[in-house]
Amino acid sequence: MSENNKENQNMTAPVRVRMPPSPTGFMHVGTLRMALFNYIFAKQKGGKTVLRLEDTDCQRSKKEFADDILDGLKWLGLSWDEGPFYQSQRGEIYKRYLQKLIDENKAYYCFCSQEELEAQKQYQMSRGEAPIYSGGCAGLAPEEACARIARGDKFVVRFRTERKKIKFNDLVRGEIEFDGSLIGDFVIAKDFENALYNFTVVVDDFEMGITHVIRGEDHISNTPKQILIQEALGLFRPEYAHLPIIMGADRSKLSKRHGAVGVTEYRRQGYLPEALINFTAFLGWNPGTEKEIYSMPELIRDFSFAKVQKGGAVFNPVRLDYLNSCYIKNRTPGDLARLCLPYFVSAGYLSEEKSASGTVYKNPRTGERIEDEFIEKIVAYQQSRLKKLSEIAEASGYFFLSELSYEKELLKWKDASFAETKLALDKLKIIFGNIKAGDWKRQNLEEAVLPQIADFNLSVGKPEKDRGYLLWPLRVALCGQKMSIGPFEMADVLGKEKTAKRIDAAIEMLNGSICAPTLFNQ
RNA sequence: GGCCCCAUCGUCUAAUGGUCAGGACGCUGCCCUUUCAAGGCGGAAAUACGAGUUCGAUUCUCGUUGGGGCCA
Repeated sequence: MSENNKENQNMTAPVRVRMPPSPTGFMHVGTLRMALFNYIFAKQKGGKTVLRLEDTDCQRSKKEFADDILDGLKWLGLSWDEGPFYQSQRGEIYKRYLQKLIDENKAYYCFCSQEELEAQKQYQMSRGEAPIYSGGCAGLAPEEACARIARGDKFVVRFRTERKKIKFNDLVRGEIEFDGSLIGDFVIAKDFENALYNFTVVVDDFEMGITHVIRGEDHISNTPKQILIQEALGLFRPEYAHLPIIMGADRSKLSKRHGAVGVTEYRRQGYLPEALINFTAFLGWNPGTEKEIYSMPELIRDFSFAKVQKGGAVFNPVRLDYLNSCYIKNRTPGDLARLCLPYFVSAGYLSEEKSASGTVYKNPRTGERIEDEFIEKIVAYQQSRLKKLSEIAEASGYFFLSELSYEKELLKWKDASFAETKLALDKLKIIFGNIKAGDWKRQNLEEAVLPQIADFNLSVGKPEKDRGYLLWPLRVALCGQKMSIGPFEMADVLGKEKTAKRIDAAIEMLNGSICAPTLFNQ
């Protein structure tokens, strides 16, 4: 069959791509990006995705990792049409193809020891040559090899590499050429039961009808080997697209030592799947326009290999934070509240009680039941401040405390004295007291308080327009800290009763300081 | 060591022979403002280097340097 026929066959075949993670660790962003680009391309072409767990390394592969990867893909919405297939269960298939190569003398048994091989490699490298196998087993008669195997000698299977130029087209980089004579006869199986990576990939890609191999740049040097095996087996050559790798801040391939790279870890910290997808898609791809916020359907619509970057991209977590905050702002408060609940629970601000009618949330400090609307309000007011969901609990803890603890000094705005601060709180107490519980809404509170500021300020001899003399003590009285959402927002969340209680507590604190201010204050 | 890939602000990138080299994150100034955010308006910040091709190179070619990947 000619090259042209092979090409044509692939052109007309419906697109089928593979997602081939190795379950040798928890799902990381590299796996995410690989799966994402495959998914996007398949969806754009109306094709299918096949999930294949490459777990032939039984030492390092664990079910725990495989489950983590499956969970991660589902959470991200990167669904697959077929699989998951496990390479560890496909030994018989590999064996069949392996036998074929041996029968046709395209692969052979090698009995060289590790020491011999190592010595050979050192020698070649010292002479500036490519470290390739040049041992004697290539010429071993099949009968002799079989006899040695029968005798129990340890062996590997080597592929008989043709000494020719191997060219292939890459959808991202164009034509790439390798010299087969520099590759040497590489190992394709450790024994009959354990076929190696380059071999299993070729067999599986063919068996699964893969038309497009979309993977990381780190596989470019594997490609000629795989093509050679394909040719020896008489299989079709898929299209190749090698994506730039994702790097850490030190510009080396992103890995565990660069810190948090696990998808589950990001999920736990409160990153949204759409943020992670948007961010990862733009690591090595962009639409060529100034649009940077991209949903999955838009990615599927606009993706093209022509716009894929060739150089590797540094994973910049600060930018991920930014995108995440954008997507947090995009969600409805109800949606966000649901996602935030676990963070309140794990911070100890909420307790969860499952019952037949659903989950009930309570404040473990007071025992009172917490309604959805309460959380929703908090979340709505915090929405513009969150970079990730995990920040919600720490930023809102004061709503769940029955008593606040803070220095009374904090209640004072600028040059205000304790006495003036107390006057401010007294004033607020009166204003709030006149608002009916039914009218206790942020806007009403604001409308009741703001017009009074000028009068109050003038009465204590402060600049008319400085809202802080009245509002700062309110803020601190309600949350006990410097940074928070707006005081009217807090009052809204807390409700009339608790707001009054907190103001009273602040006034109480101040009372102690006002009796003899000049004597004891510095 | 051999082979392969790559190279625009700190980072992600746009500009495929003619642009004041554009955008975003981050940084920063101002505005808004009761704090912190958010938001609005500005600013600093890049074509690795050297040859060539060309009237003209970020863009094409070659070399150098640098980075990365694969091979055990």
